[in-house]
Amino acid sequence: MIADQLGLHVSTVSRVLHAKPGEGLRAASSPTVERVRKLADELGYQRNPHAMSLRTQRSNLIGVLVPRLSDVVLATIYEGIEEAAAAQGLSTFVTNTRDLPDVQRARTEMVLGRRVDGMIFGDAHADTGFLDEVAARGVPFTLVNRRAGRHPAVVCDDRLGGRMAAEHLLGLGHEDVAIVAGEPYASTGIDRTSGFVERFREAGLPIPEHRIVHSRFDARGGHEGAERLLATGPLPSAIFVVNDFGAIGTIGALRDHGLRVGADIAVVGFNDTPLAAELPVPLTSVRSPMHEMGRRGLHQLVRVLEGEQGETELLRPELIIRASSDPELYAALKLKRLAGLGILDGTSPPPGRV
Amino acid sequence: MIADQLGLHVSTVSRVLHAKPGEGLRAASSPTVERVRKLADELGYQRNPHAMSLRTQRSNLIGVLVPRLSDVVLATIYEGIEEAAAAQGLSTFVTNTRDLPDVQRARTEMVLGRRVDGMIFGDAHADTGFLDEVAARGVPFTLVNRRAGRHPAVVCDDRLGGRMAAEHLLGLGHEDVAIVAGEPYASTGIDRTSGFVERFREAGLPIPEHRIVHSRFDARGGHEGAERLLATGPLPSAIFVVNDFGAIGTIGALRDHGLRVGADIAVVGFNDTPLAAELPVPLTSVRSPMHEMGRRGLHQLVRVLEGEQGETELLRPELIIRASSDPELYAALKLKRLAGLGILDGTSPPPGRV
DNA sequence: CTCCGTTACCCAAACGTTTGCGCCAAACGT
DNA sequence: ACGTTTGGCGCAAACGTTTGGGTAACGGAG
Repeated sequence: MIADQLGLHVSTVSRVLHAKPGEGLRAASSPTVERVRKLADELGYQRNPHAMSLRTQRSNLIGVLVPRLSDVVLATIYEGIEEAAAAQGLSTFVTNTRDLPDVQRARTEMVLGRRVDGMIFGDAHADTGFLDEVAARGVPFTLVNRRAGRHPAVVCDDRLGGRMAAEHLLGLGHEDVAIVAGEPYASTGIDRTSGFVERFREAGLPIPEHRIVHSRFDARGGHEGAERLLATGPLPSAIFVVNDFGAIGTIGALRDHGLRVGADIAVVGFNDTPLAAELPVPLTSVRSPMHEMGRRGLHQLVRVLEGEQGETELLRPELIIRASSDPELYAALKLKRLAGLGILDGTSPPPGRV
Repeated sequence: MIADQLGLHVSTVSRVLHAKPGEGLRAASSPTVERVRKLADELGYQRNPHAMSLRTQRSNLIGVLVPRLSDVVLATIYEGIEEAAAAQGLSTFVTNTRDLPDVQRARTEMVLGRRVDGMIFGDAHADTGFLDEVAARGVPFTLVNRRAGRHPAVVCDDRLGGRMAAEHLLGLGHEDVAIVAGEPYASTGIDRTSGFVERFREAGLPIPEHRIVHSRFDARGGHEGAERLLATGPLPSAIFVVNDFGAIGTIGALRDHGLRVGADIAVVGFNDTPLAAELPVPLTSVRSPMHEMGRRGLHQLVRVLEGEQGETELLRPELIIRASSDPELYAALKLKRLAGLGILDGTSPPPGRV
């Protein structure tokens, strides 16, 4: 079409328009190149990706599987993936699997049916059967968020994160602690828990089995997990919840039991999602570089696509201490509240109408 | 390939494999059909979507633009879209625009370059210039989440939702209220605010300009919005925040000022995201059917693609009353806390160590 | 026996690229 | 002046489908 108008052959035009810098040498004479370029953007020409994919057997498409996009952690990781992909001229399909093996299988087939060049799994299960199959089929992929087996992955150093949380609580003198450990098939929960447990064991304070409960990763799950914890045995002095949403649910459960987070019991979450800081009692949380994880995950995949060997990356977590676990910060919060009520400075309280 | 092995022509095989129920009559004899089907799934044959798209000029691809996927509202809407799309054999590209007009433009071109069949915008701005252009180019699309101009959209009845919030607060005797109204270009914030304002005006209590502040939709934005509100004039007795995340930020700001939500001041949010119920003081919120909105948005688009005229749908919101605005529920919460502390039943308080 | 309708296929073009090969002419070396 | 290189481009096949238009064989009706 654009070739006809210029009396050139389509192959010439193709070379002019799509030759990569390095190999454009034998393309065409500079006047021709100019003419082609000019007409191309006059006509608003856009290469047809289907024709290209058909011919080259490369789609520049990446399939991404996550448990749930409505989990802000996965959504943020995906944002990182998508951003990096766009920068590389790649497009991404993302889809929810709800952590259900059947759905994982079905969606993987679906995505592969779309002829993606590679995949990124954010929903790996510790049981690696499925991923081994995928790998055996020669599908290039990397993992993010959760690791599994020896497959290349970009994850937070969850074990270290767990240790940091433990270190913090140990420093505050906690001896009887409990864990809401998330789903038993997720390396995130597993590693965070084991790091935490490990550190306490090293301190001579092994954490008994019944102090560890599993639960879903959403707020509801954290709520239920905490309920089970509260139903058995005496109240622990602190609870480590392996993700912030779970922590929020846990806080809800504690509230239902009339417990004040930060005063009656300490809570530490994981991920440092944007909400953590805004909670009525700000939540101590281990920050994981979610966005960065997505970006690196994609880059890792690109490398794998280029034939390199993927290798697992551990990203460094960071402990953010807030009032939910820190007595001093909690006291400061209290003080502010009293000030707000005018109790400390003698002014009258604001007109509470509720 | 599969044709060769059977000594059939590729066109015959194509007809056998891909004929839709209604038009499969002239396909082939039943023994042939059997043979083809059998070999097809022995070989794990999958139709090449690129070849198909190239030939038919239809990609079965939908492009979706949202402000941010890490906003749980948009993520949930997208989940609805994706679910419905998958059920229809469609795939979706989703991408963040961060509500930046330049990015919206760039990403739209990008998505269109992928030859999608249609688009869904979750990030429409009230200024319809851009969407008008897209429509003029003949791109089929629908809006979700936010409406704009006369373009077909599937949204929550936000005005009604605002009225519900107002009704609720009026019923509780609030007379001096304020609004954190979100971004000024988003119909969600605009409509929710105007419904709320309208209802108060009808009650003879017009809300003055300075009681309405705009802000970003994330927690940080809600925090800042509330700060500005608190900086000017006397404390209102209630604050309506047009989205839950903003409400959480607002609650954070109130906390910083030593105010107790539910006691010193009432807060009402919007969307009823899963966190609302789990907050230390559960948040009253107007529930919007986010998932359903996504599903319907996709169906609407499918109809548009089939040549029908799209028409805007308003989904019904529902008010969920919780302790952040309801004195009785708040009192009950208080009571529970006291019980938990053992003050009411004479048992000793749990061992608070923090 | 002819004619027609039906059944069960095949044929070939087309969708828009990419890419190895080859051709022509001009430039270059000797 | 005569090979040889090389720059500039055309040729054509191929990627895997879809689809309108055949055609051959067959059966039955007249």
